Amino acid sequence: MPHKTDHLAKKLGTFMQLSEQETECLAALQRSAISLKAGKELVHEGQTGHLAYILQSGWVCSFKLLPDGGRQIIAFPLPGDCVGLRSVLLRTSDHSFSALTDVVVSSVEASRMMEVFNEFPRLGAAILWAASRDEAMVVEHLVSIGRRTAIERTAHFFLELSERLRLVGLADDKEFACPLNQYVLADALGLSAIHVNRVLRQLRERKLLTLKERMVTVHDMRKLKALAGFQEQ
Amino acid sequence: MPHKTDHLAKKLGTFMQLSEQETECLAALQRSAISLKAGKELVHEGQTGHLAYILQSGWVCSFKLLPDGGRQIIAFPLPGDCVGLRSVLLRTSDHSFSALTDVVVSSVEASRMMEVFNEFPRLGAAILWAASRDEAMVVEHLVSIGRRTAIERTAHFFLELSERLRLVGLADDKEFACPLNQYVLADALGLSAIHVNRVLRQLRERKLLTLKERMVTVHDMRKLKALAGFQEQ
DNA sequence: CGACGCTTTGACACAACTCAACAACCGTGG
DNA sequence: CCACGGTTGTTGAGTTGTGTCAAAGCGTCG
Repeated sequence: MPHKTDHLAKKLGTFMQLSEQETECLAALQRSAISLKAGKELVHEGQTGHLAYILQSGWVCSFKLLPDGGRQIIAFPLPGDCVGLRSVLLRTSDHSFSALTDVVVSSVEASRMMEVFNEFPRLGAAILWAASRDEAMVVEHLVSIGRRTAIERTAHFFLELSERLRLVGLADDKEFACPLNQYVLADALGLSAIHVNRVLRQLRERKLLTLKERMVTVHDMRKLKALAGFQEQ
Repeated sequence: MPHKTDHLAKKLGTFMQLSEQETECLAALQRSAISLKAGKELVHEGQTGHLAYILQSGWVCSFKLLPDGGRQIIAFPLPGDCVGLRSVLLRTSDHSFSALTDVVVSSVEASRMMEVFNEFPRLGAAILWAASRDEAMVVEHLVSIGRRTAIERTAHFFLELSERLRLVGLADDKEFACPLNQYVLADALGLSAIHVNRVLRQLRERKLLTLKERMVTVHDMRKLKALAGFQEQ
């Protein structure tokens, strides 16, 4: 699909110059296009994972369920991100994925992925780099939940989301579309949905940030970053 | 060092059969042996990371500091685990490491690591697998802090630690040595040190687990797993 | 129109934090 | 030898942040 942006190639390209063969290999990996309706699940926890997915468009979240029915959202992959890559390597999936909007993904078989590692070692390193980058985000998330208050954590979350979206051209300086409702935010931030509501009200009343009609608007970036203890990298 | 266990080779060996050359390559990576005193730091956050380390013996923790002085411990790497591998790939270190006891590590240069990926693509995949396994632990940690109560979280932490230590032969069914004090536990579990003390008291009074004189003793594994919602993999 | 998904608000309960003090243990140096 | 400070663990009292329960408002869509 030469007429479409290859988000994955763009991302890996920031790590190293890609050769023509490598670019073609990535394109080939993403030939398939599977559409999923909002609410559909991609992988079930515990299920053996033969497939990884590359997100092309839409919003998904990865999460784990607890025995008591609680849910913790781990991450919100964006277009160009790999989903379920770890399942392929560990040979057993350890979390589930849920489509939050209608999405398009490409699926990649585990065996094909291993072939790529053998055939294009540099691509393997680049994919490892991307995986490391994702893990760094999970770590930041862990720090947020472990050591930041609800409002700091929420502010930090939106700041990080804003930066990631800007990198793929889905956000401008002041605002971006964000289809996450308060229940989803709660499961991501380790809070109750009701408390998320209270925190959002505080952010609104302090004139820092507003979430309204699936749209996030940042009113005062400087103060918001100060509140969140947000570090640019 | 043929007279010493190669923890790293043992670990990667559970992922795939290693050839003689691959085993030798791993051994060569670990020829250097650097001793560090308890309390020393391995990598500073923000510092450019040219070196990764492979832990040979002792206890370390990886952590991030917050602007307000708070600390969140991310993980406790055990012998055979790589430390700072992500710094090498991201080319900028994103957390720090601290030696909790006297430790021995081997250092590996970033460039050497990349050579290995090119020369032994299968080793690259195995290292990616190990990194994925570590990330799965971080994810489990995230779930704990986000969605488990203090006592569930603490119980879960010790159960996971126990399993990991048993894999490398450093724990038996009932007990294991654990040099972590209550301040360190607090920073790992996202609690205050004082609350850790209260939680440990509860675990003791319920006759589930005791931490005394740097030794963890499990009194009732079944009940402890039930409390923690602990899933074997 | 009613049903449903999502948001908002209030009252109350409880988990976890903070502050303050003390106890036990260690190695060190007078 | 004992006094000493430093580190770690223990406990109580009071505060605060966040969760729970209950109810109502508001769009949208069938």
